[in-house]
Order: sequence, then structure tokens, then C-alpha cells
Amino acid sequence: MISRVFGEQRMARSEDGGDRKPLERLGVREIAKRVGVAPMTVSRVLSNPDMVAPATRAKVLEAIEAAGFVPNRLASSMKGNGRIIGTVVPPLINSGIAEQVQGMSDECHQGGYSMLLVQGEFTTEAEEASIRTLLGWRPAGMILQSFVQSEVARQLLVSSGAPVVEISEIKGRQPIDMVVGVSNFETAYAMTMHLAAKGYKRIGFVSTPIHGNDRLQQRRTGYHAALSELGIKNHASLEVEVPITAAGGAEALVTLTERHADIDAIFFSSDTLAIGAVQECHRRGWAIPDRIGIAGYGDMDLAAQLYPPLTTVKVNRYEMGRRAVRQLLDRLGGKQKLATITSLGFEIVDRESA
Amino acid sequence: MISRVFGEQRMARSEDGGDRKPLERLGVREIAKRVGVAPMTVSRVLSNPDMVAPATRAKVLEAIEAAGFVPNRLASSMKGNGRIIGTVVPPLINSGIAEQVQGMSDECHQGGYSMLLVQGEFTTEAEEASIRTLLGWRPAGMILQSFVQSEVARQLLVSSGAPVVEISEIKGRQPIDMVVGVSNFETAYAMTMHLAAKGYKRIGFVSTPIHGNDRLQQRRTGYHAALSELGIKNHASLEVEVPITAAGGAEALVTLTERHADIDAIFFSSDTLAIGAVQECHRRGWAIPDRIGIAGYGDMDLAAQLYPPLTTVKVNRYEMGRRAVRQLLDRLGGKQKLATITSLGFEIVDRESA
DNA sequence: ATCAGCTATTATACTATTATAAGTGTCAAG
DNA sequence: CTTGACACTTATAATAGTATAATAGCTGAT
Repeated sequence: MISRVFGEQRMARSEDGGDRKPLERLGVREIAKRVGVAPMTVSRVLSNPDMVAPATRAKVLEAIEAAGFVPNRLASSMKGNGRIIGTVVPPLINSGIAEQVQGMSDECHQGGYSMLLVQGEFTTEAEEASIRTLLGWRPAGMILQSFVQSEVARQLLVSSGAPVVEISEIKGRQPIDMVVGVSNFETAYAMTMHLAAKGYKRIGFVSTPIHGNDRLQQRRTGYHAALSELGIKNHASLEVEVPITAAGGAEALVTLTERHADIDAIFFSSDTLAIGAVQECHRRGWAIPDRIGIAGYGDMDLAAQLYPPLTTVKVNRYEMGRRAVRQLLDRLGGKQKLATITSLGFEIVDRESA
Repeated sequence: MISRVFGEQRMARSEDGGDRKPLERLGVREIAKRVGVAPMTVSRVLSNPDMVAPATRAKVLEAIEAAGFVPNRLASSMKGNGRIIGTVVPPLINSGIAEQVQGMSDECHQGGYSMLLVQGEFTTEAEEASIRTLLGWRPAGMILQSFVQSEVARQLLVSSGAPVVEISEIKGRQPIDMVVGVSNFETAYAMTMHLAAKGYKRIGFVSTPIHGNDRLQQRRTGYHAALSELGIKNHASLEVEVPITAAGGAEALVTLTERHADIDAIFFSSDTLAIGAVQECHRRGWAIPDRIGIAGYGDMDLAAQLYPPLTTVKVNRYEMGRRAVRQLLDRLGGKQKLATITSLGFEIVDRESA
């Protein structure tokens, strides 16, 4: 039966080359007609099977199966049963974002939601446009990276009524609704102190472009706080900003070591950068950590396998994604007393590169 | 004006802890009432501004702005103007998929579409479930990885009437509709021959789990074809399957070199594996490429920066994602004479690791 | 003065599902 | 023999935007 439709469709398509329309609209009405019940009964078989008599249910399910009917979620969403979680993410390449998206996706799937994903830059206009697009789909919940900059976008989010999770630095400005994240300040402070404790005297800091990114700002602030506590001043020349690529990391290593011959350790705000720097050391024949100590951030898969293994900050990004979705689903499920701020822990993974 | 709504919403939310509802439903009808025109006029301002007199248009836009109105795309999609591209992707971590998703996302965005992303495994049941979920949103087009296994899913896709792109091996079974990809057979054949031409005599092959993945199957077949042509037989013991992690690559290197002391090169089906193997060589103090040659697949960012730089197969995954979406949009735009198969080129990037 | 021809606007109806209220039918208790 | 309770089913209306056809208002030609 389905295979007949198959054939017809193929023909229809090749005839008019793109003007597609089903031969007979397949919906709860059509299924209901075929079974001889009201559309509402079919609807209930799909969403509240217990409210339908077993015999009727079986007949309906059989007809659904035979027709290859997939219920239209657009229509059900219009009645307020939206099952979309919207999210804006920065570029997936070379950052821990992919793992986070994986976590979000898994948790969404488990909860019966679909994930609408928009990639956007960290500029105010792009952010606002992305959020507008997502809100157009009337998502049940929204997940955003970093704090939302655009005031207009914040207002749109609030008046949409959807619960919002910002995955971000947990300290700082007032969240729109809920926050999930780590204290980037703490992580960077801890790593810098860790390096100092290991005997490094002059510690550089390399980050990817900081502008508009709360997390990176907090990491830098944490680094600064540690240096202050160590009594180190005038550290501006110990910092560089480079693009988030392995080449960027290599370049930063060169820049900093040329600037300061006595620099003995560098803390990179991302493993990708640190790994690039390690390769540059190999090229130069520099021993790690004897000539220079290298520390990263993220503990990506390769970090432990790297030669030498990378000392880094481990943050469970996958779990972060899951928790963000979980917060939304808990709220949607009417759970009371929901934490506004969820702080995940972190670890300083001490390996051999520093 | 918006800020007032802001305040009210915050209060409403904190009172009932989750039971959210807009104070007055904001839609084209509401905007129309405020401006004193028909809802249809508001609708046209949004989708066909040229059909509305400039003076009216300005008044409507002003009201939209003031109210912070975001049109409901669910409703417009129901009239057949769907703007969703659905896609099922394998896990984003440690594969080139992230770049591809980036490409898809960019192109979708440019064409005014949103991307609904579902992560699914390569099992038949999971695939079918993911496709069902996506079709429920009545997407304007669908993009799938590898060929769709499930016959039921294939039929559902066809009868949905949406154009479908499979990003996959370009040779092999009949596509549902269109294919974008490279000949994985050619790439693997070319790399194997390249290694042979460089003088390697005993070339191993390491891949991630092949089952259900056309691309990997074709790569292996290409490797086999090259070996045959080189007169090498009984190569089964030169092959290993490992998980797609750096540790997997290291493990494969150990397994193969223990099995065959004379193995002099290994072709990995992914850069991630190859990079892991290179680290293992460093740990063992093996010179690359003198002790063993290492080749990867994908040319990820790190490949060129690696020490030693990685010889690999370069496939433009970002472009692949873009082209897949472009095919869909061209078809939706009614373009005739659309290629059924789009084959992208590849390069053997000869660096120092082999 | 009338009417075609045009632009700008409006009224109606439709998309697919589902919340709600109203309606069946059956059985047991009064 | 009615009544109430219950399980199941159906009719109606609502969600929000838009295609379509109809209408209003205006210009210029007949």
C-alpha cells in the first residue's frame, strides 16, 4: 500500500519537478474516516491512549501504520503543546560546544523534545536575529550561550514566557531566568595558582577573542586575581588574543616567548590552542615542561593522549548541556523550587605538560 | 512599553512559579486591531511588503516594533510555507560532522530557513525514529547522513513529498532523491596508492566501526582495490576497527605493529585516529615517517599543525553541508534540471607523516 | 456619466490538531 | 423502571497566519 504511494509520488515529482502535493491529505481526519471514528479519538490514541477503549485503539493504530501517517506537530504545537527547545550556539568547530550540543540533544530526545539549532556569532545584532528566528517557532524553552547582550532580545525572551537557560559564567549580571555553568573565574584562578604552586614564576595567558564572551572575561579575571595574589603586576604584556585554531596557539607561543625570554608557563583558554602550542614546541625541539609549561582548558579527548599529556581544566560540557535541558523540562513539568543557578564542578587535571 | 510587559511578566512568573501565559495574545489580529487595518494587511507587511502602501506599511511596522511582536512560524508553516530543514546527524564529537553542520547551518540561515537537528545512531530503529520525529514538523527538506537503511523510513520520506539529500558515498545503492558527497572509494584508493608510490610495502588500515556506514565501507573497499592492484593478498590481518577517539588510534597502532613487525605505514579512516597514533609514536620514541608512516582522513584543523604534519585526505566537509542545503533550496525554488548526484572533489594532502 | 483598469485593502475560509463540553451507552443500585 | 455513575466517544471551537476572492477607491478613457 505504501509502495503504491511511493510510485505515484515519484511520478508526480518527475512530472512537475518540484511542485509537490500529497494525493490525499493524510491527517487525523483521514485516519478517523477510514476507521469510522471521530478525529478526536485518533488524536487521543496518539497522546492519551489510556482514554481510548483497547479495541478502538488497536483499529486506529493499525490504520495509522497502514497509511504511514506521521502526526503534524506544527498543528499540535499551536494548541500550546510545543515540543521544541530552541538554542543559539557559536560555531561548533574547535570548541567544546559540540559536546554540549550532544548533551542537549540527548536530553531533549529523552524528554520527547526536538532541538532547533541556530548558529550565531557573538555580536549583538546576530544574536538578536537568531533569537527572533527561534521565538518564531514558539519554543517550549530556550537555551543560550553566554549572557544575552541585546536588551531587546532579553525582553523578547522574557515576554515569550518560555523558560530560558543561559549556559554561561555563573557569576556576573542578572540572568534572564536560569543559569547553568561553572565559575570560570574559579577555574582560571585555580589553574593559575596551580601553576604557581608547581614553581612557575612567569605565567602567560592566551585566549580566543574575549569581546562579548562572559566566560572568557571571567577566566581572564580569575587569572588576574591569581597574579595579584602572587604579587605580580604589569601583566598586560603576558596576554595575547588569537583565533581558536591550533595555528593560533602556535602563534601565541611564539609571540609570548619572543616578548619575554623568561616566560616559563602559558595558560591557554582552550585545549585547541594548547595542543597547537605543544606542536610548535616539538618543531622547535623545546622540552615540555622543562623549557616551558603548557596548560589548556576543556580536557578534550585528545588532551590525555597528547605527548606529553596535557595539564588542563576539566569541565564536563556534555553534562552542562544535559543539565540545561533538564532545567527547562523540570520547569515545564511544573516542578517547584527549581534552582536558578546550577553550578557544575571542575577539576584541575594535572598531567605532564606543566 | 516593552519594559512594562517585562515587569509584569517577571511578577506573573514569580507568583505562580511556572504557569506562564501572555497577558494578551499577540498576533497579526492584535497588531491589526491596534493599527486599524485587517489582519491580512499585517501579514502582507511581513511577507510581501511591496503589496502594501508605504504609509500603511510604516504604521504597521511601527506597531510591530512597539509590541515586540514575533510572527508565529508554526501557523504560517501550516499553510505550506514551511521553513524548516530537518537533519539527522551522528554524534558531533570527533568527526568532521561539526564542520558539515556548520555549512548546513550557514546556508540554511542565508536562505531564510531554520535547521531542526536530531542526533541519531546508525541503527535502523534509531534512524527510523529520528526521521519520524523530523517529518512530524513537516520540513521543507531533509538532509540525511549515509544512505537511509530502514525501508519504512525511505517510504515515509518519499511520501512526505519533501526533497531529500543524502550526504554519503556517491556510488552504491539508489538514492531516495539526491546525493551529495565524494567517492570514498576513490579517496581511499588514491591514498593507498599514494602510500605505495612513496615506497611503503605493508600498509595497514584502521577504521571506526563500519557497520551501517556506507562511507567507511567504500573506503575499505577502495583500500582493498588498491592492495589487489598492488598484488597484495591476505590483508585481513592488516585491518582493525576501533572507536573514534585518539586513544583508539593509539591502540590500533599497537595492535597492528605487534601483529606485523614489518608494517611500515598505516592509513587511518579519520584524522582523530591518526593523531592519536602519532602521539603513541612519540611516547615510544618512534620516528615518523622513518619507523612508520601515518596517514589520516579529513584534514582537520590540527592536521597541518601537528608534529610531524599529517598526510591526509582533504574533503571539504563544510562545503558538503552547504551544497546539500543548496540542492534542497534550489529544488524548493523550482529550479529545473537539478543534479541528482553532486560529487565534490578531494585532495591527497602530502605532508611529512608519511 | 459610465466603465474598464488599476492599486490597496478586506472578508472569508482553510491548514491539522486538540481542549473542552456535550453526548452516548452500559451497568448496578435504589 | 428510573437514576446516577462511569467509561467511552463525538461535536464544536479554538490556535495564528495566509491564499483566495471580493470589494473599495481612484484615474483616465469612452
